[in-house]
Amino acid sequence: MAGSTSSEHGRLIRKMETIAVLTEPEKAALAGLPMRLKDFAEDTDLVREGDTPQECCLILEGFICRYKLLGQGQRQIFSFHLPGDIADLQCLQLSVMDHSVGALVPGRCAYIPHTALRELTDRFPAIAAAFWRDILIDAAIFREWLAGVGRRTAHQRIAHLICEVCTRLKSLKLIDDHVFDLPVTQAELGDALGLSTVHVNRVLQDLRRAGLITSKGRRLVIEDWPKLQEAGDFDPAYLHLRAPEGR
Amino acid sequence: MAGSTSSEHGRLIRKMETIAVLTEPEKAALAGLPMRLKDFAEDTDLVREGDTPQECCLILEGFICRYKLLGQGQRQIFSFHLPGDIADLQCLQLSVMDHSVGALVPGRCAYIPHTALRELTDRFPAIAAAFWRDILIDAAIFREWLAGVGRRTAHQRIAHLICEVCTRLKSLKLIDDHVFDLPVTQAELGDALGLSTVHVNRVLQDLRRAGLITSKGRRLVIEDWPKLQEAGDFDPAYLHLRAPEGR
DNA sequence: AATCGCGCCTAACATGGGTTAGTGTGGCTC
DNA sequence: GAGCCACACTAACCCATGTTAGGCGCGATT
Repeated sequence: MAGSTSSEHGRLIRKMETIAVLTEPEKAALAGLPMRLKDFAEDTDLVREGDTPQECCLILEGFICRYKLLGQGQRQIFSFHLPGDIADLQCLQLSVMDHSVGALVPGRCAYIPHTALRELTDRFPAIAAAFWRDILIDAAIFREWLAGVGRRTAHQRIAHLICEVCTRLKSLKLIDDHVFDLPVTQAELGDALGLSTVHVNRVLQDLRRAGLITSKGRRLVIEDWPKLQEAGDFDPAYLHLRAPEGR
Repeated sequence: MAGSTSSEHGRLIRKMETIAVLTEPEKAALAGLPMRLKDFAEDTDLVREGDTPQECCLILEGFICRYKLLGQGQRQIFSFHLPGDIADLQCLQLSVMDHSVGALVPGRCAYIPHTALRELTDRFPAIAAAFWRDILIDAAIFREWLAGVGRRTAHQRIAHLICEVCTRLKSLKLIDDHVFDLPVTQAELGDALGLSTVHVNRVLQDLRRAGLITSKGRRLVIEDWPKLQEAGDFDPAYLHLRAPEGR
């Protein structure tokens, strides 16, 4: 076991390396984290508002969102998460979840006990700093979405989101071109962007007609990155990636 | 000097106590932080997008906001900050600011060197945890605003914001009833809530007509807290206050 | 191969909130 | 005390987006 790193732990390490430089002992410590693996189906809640979890949930495969249900049965999605993300890192400090974490497609995750994570952050300040950094980037993404929903048009918001997902996938080395799966229904896009399903549909068609994107099923192709970036007023600075992506 | 605590440091300690329990040595350490005081005028930027500050900015007096200017000259305000808040705590981990911090009214702040804060968090893990917690609460507020701008009506958003500010002021013991200053123009409210100035005005009048609030100048009185809370779909859970406020 | 359900798509209509273009007023400056 | 400026407020009009109500196609189930 020692010396080798499972693919599960590799996911986590690769993600951490997008936000911080890790030494070998730090990587080894991450690789030694205990994990309880779990497969999950579509539309499952991994963590629920009001819960006080004792484990954190590392995404290994799938596409995850954080969301909250509002008074009138509406839903707001706050963020999407990709493999390597720990979606509920915050509950290390805030015991009660103020929102839920849900799966949009079937996938796999690993539950890591808080105790193990606390021990890790106590022993390796650099890892604590990286987690802290991760949470701050999380917050930066919320701010960017807030700016979008508050002040950008529907066209800008959708273009922006597509740029963001593509940039993050590239930084995780899960893709290396402008082709990827966006396994999200138009209704879910609407819940993320504060739009109705109907309007999401209208706008997507506009973007296709304008030649900025194409899509077959959930597979999405960005045909004209510069124009899409411009249409979305997208500047990746807020993602605070170590190596500037884009192109 | 030893044994006494300046009112500047007191502000910070009182704020920290709303999010964590502090021991005497921890309080003493906070009270010993070096501070460079500065008065500022209305509409000043305390920190600007793109900056890489070497100090954090503790608010002592005034009303501060964090904001970003978008491509088309529009502005989105992300949060308001009250005395005791460190508005740019995040730059301890993310060196480049991805947004600005601006004063809405004249006030006073204290700049604290990053080095002193790092030393403090190294020596006192509980303080590091409290900072971490503060940042997470910050993010929780962003999420709540995102939910508002994305899915709530203008009336709900405005009522919600008024409830939030009042609740936070109470938790800081800056007020103890439902009367407070909201030193913010209607245009600024609009920038925070994703609304036009005209519409903010319309809605405020509606709330007054409905007997939920009154206001003379910037002084605002919540006349009917339960109804306002309901109108705003306000649940203070997301503020993660140690002692549940509200009423 | 019929049925079901879900997600994409469309059309017609409704409306919340934006835009533009002001008026009114109180506090400040000179 | 005249002038100015910032801000609250108003009115008329407009449009981006929401709502309602479906149709269509495809994969899964039987």
